[in-house]
Amino acid sequence: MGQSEKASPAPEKAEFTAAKKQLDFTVNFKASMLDSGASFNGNVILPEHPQAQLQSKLLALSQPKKLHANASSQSPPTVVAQLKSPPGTVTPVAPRLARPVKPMPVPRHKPTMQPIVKVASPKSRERCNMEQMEGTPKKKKQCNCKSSRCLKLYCECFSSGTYCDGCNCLNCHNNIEHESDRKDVMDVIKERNPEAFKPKIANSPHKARDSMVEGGELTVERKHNKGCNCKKSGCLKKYCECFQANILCSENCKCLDCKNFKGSEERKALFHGHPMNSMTCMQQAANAVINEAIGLSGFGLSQSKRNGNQQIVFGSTTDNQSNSRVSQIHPETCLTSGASCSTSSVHTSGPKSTAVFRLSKSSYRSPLAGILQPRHVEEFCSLLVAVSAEAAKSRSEEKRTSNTDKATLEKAEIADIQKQPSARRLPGNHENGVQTSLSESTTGEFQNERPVSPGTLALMCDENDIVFTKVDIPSSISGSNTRTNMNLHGSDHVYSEQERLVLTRFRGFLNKLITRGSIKETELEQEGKKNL
DNA sequence: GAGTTTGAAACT
DNA sequence: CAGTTTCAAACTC
Repeated sequence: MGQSEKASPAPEKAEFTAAKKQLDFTVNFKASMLDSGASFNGNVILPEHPQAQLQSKLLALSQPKKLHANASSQSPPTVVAQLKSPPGTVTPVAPRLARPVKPMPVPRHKPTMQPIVKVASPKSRERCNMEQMEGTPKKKKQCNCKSSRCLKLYCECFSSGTYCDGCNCLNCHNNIEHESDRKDVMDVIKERNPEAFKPKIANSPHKARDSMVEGGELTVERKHNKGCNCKKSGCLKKYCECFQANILCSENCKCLDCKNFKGSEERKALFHGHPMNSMTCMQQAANAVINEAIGLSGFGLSQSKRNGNQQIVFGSTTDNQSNSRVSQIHPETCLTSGASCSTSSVHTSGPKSTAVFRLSKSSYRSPLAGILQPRHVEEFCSLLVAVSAEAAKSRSEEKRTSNTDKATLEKAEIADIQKQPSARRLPGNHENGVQTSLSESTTGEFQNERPVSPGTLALMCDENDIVFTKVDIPSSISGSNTRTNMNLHGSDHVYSEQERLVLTRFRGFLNKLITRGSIKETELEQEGKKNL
């Protein structure tokens, strides 16, 4: 560490004056903004900024000479710090005019990385976290520099040409208060490397992200200007600047054992293995149970070569790059492809590519992929609700017609139950016919299935199966005494009737699902054999 | 949250 | 320019 900067650089001269000017303008600017009714983000100017406060304290400790300024100098910078702007080279707007519209830096921080040392403004942090949760971070990351005073390229803020704003850094000099100091250092660095403050990636990371979303294909044109130099990370960790920027390594890179190239299986596996959102996880779990039920070993399923068929191969048309982008995958996409969110290692980037239809341990694909769609679940739930309501209605009517012969009533009810599948078909289009058929409970089918797993048994509420069996077989219910539920009256009876119908339908649904899965499995196996 | 690993930047 | 050190972020436990 040469630390040319370590000895506090002399020229801090007109710093206070500048800061004061800045303050004046700041106040005016804010006022004018408010007057004009422009929406003024409360995050822009915070009454107190912990960092600025701490910085002031640190400065007071380390540079007592600067404290000659009157007491008011303590608070002005606090406000000024909120309006720090990046240098003109980065932001066309006059640096001191408004809050810097910082170029999107390479995202780095984990949301949880928040040293206790300093607390960023709650507002800004909240905003930042929110944005990160959405997977579309818009605010620049905050650095945590401790020793560099944020005046070295180690500091992300500094290297991106922006002032630190709401960062967690210590003894920060990358602010308007130390502008001259900062400028000197920048000059030195520029002298050494004129490109030092230019974006490392040709296009902005924002654009990069967008390009990721759009079909998941990376725009290979975007390159790291300097290229990475990774040795151990395989360029598949965020240590790698290329990976971090969601771009592929290029000829500019000098990395070893690079796996961040188009067609890299490791890269894809990494991408697909990324934890999904909860809904997808649930879907995967459900599929796992269902697959277990139909006796499939999802692993080892041969993959289809139907490259264009996204229903079959998740991301088949993509060359997904980063796990960090997974959150942007539409849940339905994952759902449609079944459990393949964690999966498909099929590479289909083109005939020239090193396309490999490889099965990895993470290469699991549900045979239900493409069959069970979110809307199916929705529709089925609606159906269950309808069935339940119908049951309740029936029981109410039954009560009213108390004169009716009990046995006759029950027969009618059973008839009604049996009619329901055809009478209340699932709404909407059912291209694959799953919904309609799913609503038809067929016990025979179920009996023909292979043994089910404990998980599936649980899912199917097997302990209630005795009741179902009795209900499902019309002959067994013609006698009113065989159905204990039917002997009940009042709300209990209604509830049990509702439950019975709902569970019956649900069982039918699962049975159909199992059948569909079996069929699909066979299809996939056959296709896989062909491909091999 | 502390400690380790990593790779860029800085330095020699 | 290559090797080493420093640094901050990413990562692991």
